[in-house]
Amino acid sequence: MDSSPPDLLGEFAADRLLLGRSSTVRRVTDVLRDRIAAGALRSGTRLSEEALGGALGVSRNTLREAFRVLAHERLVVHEMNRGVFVRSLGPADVADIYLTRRALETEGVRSATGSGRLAPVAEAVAAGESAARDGDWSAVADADLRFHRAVGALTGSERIDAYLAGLLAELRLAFAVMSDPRALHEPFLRRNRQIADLLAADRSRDAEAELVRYLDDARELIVARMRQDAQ
Amino acid sequence: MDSSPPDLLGEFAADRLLLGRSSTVRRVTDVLRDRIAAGALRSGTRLSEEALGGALGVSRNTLREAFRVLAHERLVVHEMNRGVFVRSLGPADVADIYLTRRALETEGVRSATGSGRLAPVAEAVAAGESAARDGDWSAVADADLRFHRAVGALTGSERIDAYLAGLLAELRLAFAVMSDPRALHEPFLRRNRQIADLLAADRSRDAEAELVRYLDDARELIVARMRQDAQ
DNA sequence: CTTGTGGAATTGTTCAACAACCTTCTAGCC
DNA sequence: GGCTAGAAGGTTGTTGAACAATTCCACAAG
Repeated sequence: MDSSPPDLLGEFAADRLLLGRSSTVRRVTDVLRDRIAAGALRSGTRLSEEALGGALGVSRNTLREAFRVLAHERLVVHEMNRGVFVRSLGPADVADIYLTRRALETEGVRSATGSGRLAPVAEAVAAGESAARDGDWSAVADADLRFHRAVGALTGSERIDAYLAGLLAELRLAFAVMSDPRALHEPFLRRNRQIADLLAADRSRDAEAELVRYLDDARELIVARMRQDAQ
Repeated sequence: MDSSPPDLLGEFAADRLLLGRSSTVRRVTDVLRDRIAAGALRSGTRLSEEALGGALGVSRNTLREAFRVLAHERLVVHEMNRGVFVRSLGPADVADIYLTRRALETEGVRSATGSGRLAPVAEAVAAGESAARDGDWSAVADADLRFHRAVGALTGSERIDAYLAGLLAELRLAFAVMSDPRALHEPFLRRNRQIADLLAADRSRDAEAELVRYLDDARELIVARMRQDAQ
């Protein structure tokens, strides 16, 4: 091993996390998180320990460990002696999420000046436009979330990225119960492009102002749609 | 019950969370979190399931549920097949925490204009100054964290408050292993006061600039002290 | 229509067991 | 001596069963 070039050793070290066998709890958590994000588990659904454990082929104790993680991620709600339920977002939650996104994403825009790390941002914008041409609105939604996560990642902060990923996962709870994804995502494709262009032109001040407007408008649209769908 | 004034019913509804009996997992999580914050469990300590479970009088399964929560809060590190360890913060972690604090706390300052919610901020400043007069540097540290959490709370966002609380809990991991708390906290008492005064004078622009300087300076001081203590 | 009451179902927690894994020590080899 | 392989012991990962406590639901009684 001593004769290997240091580059290769570094790559293997990076792979270590990937190939580390994962625990059952981890896999169960991932499966449930994906199912919730995909809308396969509707908001309010109760996740019975016995039924779910039987379906997934894991014990109640293992499942309960996974529930603790998902509850901390706010994707499920744990009610004492009653069980865990898929979270359902209210207008107040959506408003809170957008407020928090503003804090994190504007910090990303502010710290973008001069850094050559704009590639993921541009890539997400292009992916969204491409998906829109294909009429694949689910892919548009994915690209939109990827765009905003990339903006937050401009801070270079591991924690900001983790928080933002969690917030966007929560938002999927709201998207999952709403109809007409096109009306929800199409208007913002152009604005993502605009923000990306402003960043590329090193006009972070303008990009921040536009981002704030974007987030306020998106919040208004979603809250309005939620109140409308609620009837 | 129909004859009760609506005010009373509202108050009882608010009390509902308070009187809810707590689970064993919840109590264990709280105990461990407090012990870690107080420095009673040093960084790097392995938390043996059998030993800790025996000491606390809870089963391994219950303890493992608590571990999942603490790991998600980044207060412990869970290493597969090796156990959980009290987290130890490196300089990179501290830098990341301060970067994230900047995003959240400056948002608080920006949204403070005109709001009459400055009372908790002023209270924390006064508490810090009072504790400093008594030479109680542990209480000064408490008041300092309370001040910054109050600044974040100016956003009115539940999530920002939760994130900030988590970040400050993490920071205690670094404080716990450092000597001379006075040198660590005293220089910042005056600056907390200054920020609070700027907010009270509705000069949020200046308060934000000062807060950014504050956080950068604090980060530098702590990272320097960490490298120094590490030898 | 509200208030008890009983029973079924579910959660909260513990315990015991076993496989898988990590760490350490020992023995043997060059 | 220094290094490698392998055995031994201890710890974690996961399961299944058990029981108390609690919630939920239906139904009877006032």
